[in-house]
Amino acid sequence: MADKDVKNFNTRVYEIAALIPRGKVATYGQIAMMLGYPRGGIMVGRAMSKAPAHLRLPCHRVVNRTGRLAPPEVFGSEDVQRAMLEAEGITFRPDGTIDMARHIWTVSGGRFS
DNA sequence: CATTTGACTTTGA
DNA sequence: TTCAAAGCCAAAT
Repeated sequence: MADKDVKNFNTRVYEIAALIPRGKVATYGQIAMMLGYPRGGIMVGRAMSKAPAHLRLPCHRVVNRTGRLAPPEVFGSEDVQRAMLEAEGITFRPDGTIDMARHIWTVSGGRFS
């Protein structure tokens, strides 16, 4: 039942994304690693693109490793997502990327749940 | 059914 | 330092 496995994968991605604390950000690769895909960060992004809007996933808190945000069309415009993150306490660098070293989501206790 | 592509990451030159 | 290529797995064409 590969179909169900995929659904499970997506569900876990949504679950983890929803667990990201306010004022913190996580990387696709980080989430992928939790699920057992050390280089499958793109899978997480793909799962996000399929994510139902009614889940209200904080996808604006999920960024790539360089601190760059998701494509503008996802939120409507670049400034929008940046404003949301700033409103949560995220600080940005002069080049418009997130200060990862400061806001990267670190798991406490070695377990995220 | 084969090929391409993607909200990524890492490594090598 | 920046740039290019390979690896990841699934969905779309």
